[in-house]
Amino acid sequence: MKETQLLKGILEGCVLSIIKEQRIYGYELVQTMRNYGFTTIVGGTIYPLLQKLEKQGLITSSELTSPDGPNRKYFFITTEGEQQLEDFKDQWSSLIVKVNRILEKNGE
Amino acid sequence: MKETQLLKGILEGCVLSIIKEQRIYGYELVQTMRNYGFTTIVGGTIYPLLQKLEKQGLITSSELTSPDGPNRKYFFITTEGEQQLEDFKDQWSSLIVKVNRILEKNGE
DNA sequence: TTAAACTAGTTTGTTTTACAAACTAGTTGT
DNA sequence: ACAACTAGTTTGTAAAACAAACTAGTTTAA
Repeated sequence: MKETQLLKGILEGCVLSIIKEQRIYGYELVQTMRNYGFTTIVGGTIYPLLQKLEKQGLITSSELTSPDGPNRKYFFITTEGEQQLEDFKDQWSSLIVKVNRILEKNGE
Repeated sequence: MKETQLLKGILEGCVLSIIKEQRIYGYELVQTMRNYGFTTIVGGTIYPLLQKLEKQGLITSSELTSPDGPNRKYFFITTEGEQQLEDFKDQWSSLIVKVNRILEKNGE
């Protein structure tokens, strides 16, 4: 991911991190993101993002039946995805430093 | 600014903060952003952003002659712009908390 | 003196993000 | 049978950020 795309693509890193940490399907991921404070996140944002990540080979999926409704598509992170996540974490840390350096001049 | 737009609009907050803290013109702002670590920022990103902010009434401008080249357009933050900057700072803090809460589950 | 390099800002077109909104379809409860 | 919930897809749109090309003034060096 290019450094500048990070400004837009923060959701991507969050999704990769959640998928790495737990076996999860799309609908549940939307609820999880909302619980983490992204209260306005909707399926129309997450599902296309999951499709993009899978196409890029950063995650894989397998469909399993649900006891409560239609089939669930579970996602799993790949080795490439884990590498991408590490890159994201580095760039996220460095973004915080840069932005805070700019903002701190103000708050004093 | 909507919470979700923050994911894209981080540059906007940085630009407002820099303009508040110093009398600056567009070309100089590009250099300043680069010095702060946004090394790939170019005029094609900053100038349209400045035009948008001025149209929204968050900054004003006045053109002054330069000793070194064409006229410079200096920018100044408005009261509305300062309010917007405070909003941005609040949302930026809360974004850091949310994203870090997601990522920290991973790093352990 | 003219051409390169630098300063300063604008404009056009493109890709990508994120979203709203509408949709299909299965299951549960009333 | 109908609403509410679960689960995922698709279409169209607005905005962000950028690349690239452009105009135009000034300075420096060949």
